[in-house]
Formats: sequence, C-alpha cells, structure tokens
Amino acid sequence: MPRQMTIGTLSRETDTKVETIRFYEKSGLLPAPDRTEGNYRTYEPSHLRRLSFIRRARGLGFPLEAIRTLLNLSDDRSRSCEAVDRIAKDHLVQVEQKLADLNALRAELDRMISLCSCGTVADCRIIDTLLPGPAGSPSRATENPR
Amino acid sequence: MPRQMTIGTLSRETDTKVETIRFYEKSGLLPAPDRTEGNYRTYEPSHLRRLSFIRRARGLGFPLEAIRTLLNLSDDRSRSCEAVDRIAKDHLVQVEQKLADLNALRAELDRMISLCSCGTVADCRIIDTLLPGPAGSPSRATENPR
DNA sequence: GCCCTCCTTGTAGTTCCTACAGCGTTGCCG
DNA sequence: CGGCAACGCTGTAGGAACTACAAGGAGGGC
Repeated sequence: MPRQMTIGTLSRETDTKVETIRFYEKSGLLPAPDRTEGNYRTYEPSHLRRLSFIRRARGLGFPLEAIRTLLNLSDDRSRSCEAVDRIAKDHLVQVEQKLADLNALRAELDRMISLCSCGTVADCRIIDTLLPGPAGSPSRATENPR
Repeated sequence: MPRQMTIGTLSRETDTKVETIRFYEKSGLLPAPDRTEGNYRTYEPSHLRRLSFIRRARGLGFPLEAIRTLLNLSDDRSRSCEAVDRIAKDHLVQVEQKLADLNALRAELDRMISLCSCGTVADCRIIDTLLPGPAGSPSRATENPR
C-alpha cells in the first residue's frame, strides 16, 4: 500500500480530473503537496481524505466557498458544529427552491409539448407559447432567469 | 403608444437588464437596432416581441443556443415544427434528469441534517457523512459534480 | 448653465471547472 | 544506452449567461 502517490493516482482514486486537483490547490482547498526531485507533486493519504471530502460535498452541490468553510470548521474538532448545521440547512433551502422551480418548469414544458401536433411552425403550439400573446394571456414562464 | 423606445424602456418592459439586452445583441440573438443622432439605440415593437420570446424561453431554462435555433425556425413559418418539438423534448429530458438528481440530493441532505445533534465538530454527523469512512460504507453522494 | 438621469463602449469578474500548448520527467523495452 | 509513450509541469484561454464597473457623452427639466 503506497503511502505516497502522484497526481494521476490521486485523480483515479477520487475520480477527479488532474486539472481539477490543481485547480483546488490553486484555490486553497487542497494544501500544496511536497514535490519530488523532478518537481512532481507527491500526495499523502491525508490529501486523499481531504479531496474525497471535497468531492463528496461537491457531489451534494455545495459551492466551493461553503466547502472551504466546512473544511476550516472540521479542522477544529472541538468547536460546536452549529455553523456546519447552518451551512447544510442553507444549502437544503436552496436545493428545495431549485426543485420547486424545476417542477414548475417541467409542468410548463409538458403542457407545451403535449399541445404540439407537429404541423408547420406557423401553428406550432410551442412557438406560440413562447411568443407574446397579442390578445392572449401573458402566460408567464418561471420568470426567474437571473 | 410610442412605436420607438430606448433601451431603458425596453429593459423595463421586458424585465431584462440593459446590459443583458446589449449582450443578446452582441450574441446575435437580437438584431442591432437603428440609432438616434446621439447614438442611442431605438427599438421597435418587433424587437420587443423578439426579446420577450427570448426571455420567456430563458425563463423555461432553454439555453441560448437552443433559443437561437428556435428563433431561426420560427422565422420560417411554413416549415414543419418537428425540430421545435425535438428541442423542447430534449430540454424536458434534461429538466427531468436534473429533478431526479436534486431529489436524491435533498434526501441525502435531509438525512444528514436530521442526524446532526449539534454537539462539537468532533462528532458532527454532517462532517462525518462527508468524510471518507475508514471502515464504514463508502456512502457515495450524487457522484456527478460537473 | 447646471444637474441628474440615461445612454455609450469596453473590459473584467462570476462559478467551476476543462482544454490546450509547449515543454520536462519517468519508466520500460530492446 | 537510445528511444518512446505515458505521465507530469506551468500558464493561459474558453465556456454559459450574464453582471458590474469605469469613464465618458446626451437629453431634458429648472
């Protein structure tokens, strides 16, 4: 069991692109590892753990900024985990908001598509839905492109 | 009822930031309008309609590339709207994929948070979930950050 | 003539990577 | 020992869809 590994190995172990690992290092999420004579990065198990943490959090959709905070918090094991809880709950709220938006979206897309009989564009219900109705209802969409 | 309007008016009418309108113009989604002596853009009702279309499609989450195609298709009213239908359906598939992902995400976040008793970080269940379990199950997250 | 608002252009920043380009290093085969 | 592929290095640019300045010009009310 090798205690040290190259970036390629770490990449495979964590299913993370090499460039992404370097990006995390530049962003200060991963500490810069030692280098070999040939200037190659050599990672230790601690890096592997930290990177796994980051990837898992990213998989759950936490933004890097939040992950940075989580990592700092988790480094001080004696501290209360209130802040951790708050970050997670905040994120949950965001996810739930996005879910609601997407559900509305799907409903509208469903409706749009079900109406399309695939004739000519001139009477395509999809295009119609998108066009501003001159006399019809405004028919607002999700109305939150940002 | 003014037939011509400035960019600010158009912005208000369509609830679109001025910069975004110029961005759409640069991106070729909105035709470049005429200018006044003072070099101000002057928009006509046709611009308003086109921009409304774009905004509505964006509100439904269509990417600009798809909107570009939709606009081209809708310009030729005699063409079959098969392609339109396909774009919409593709988009629906994407939305549904995202919904599934987010639902899984919410479940995991819910679980995570419900386990947290807000003691110290040392035994925080949220941090635990993110840490790679040395003996525990891998506990993969959504596993698809990108 | 002043002042405030609106408009102009252009550039850079956001988020989270991804994709080169152009080079140096390592390891293995013969 | 030569050669080659695979791997690593740095640095920069791109992408999606805007957003946010900065620095200045134009228009209209008082």
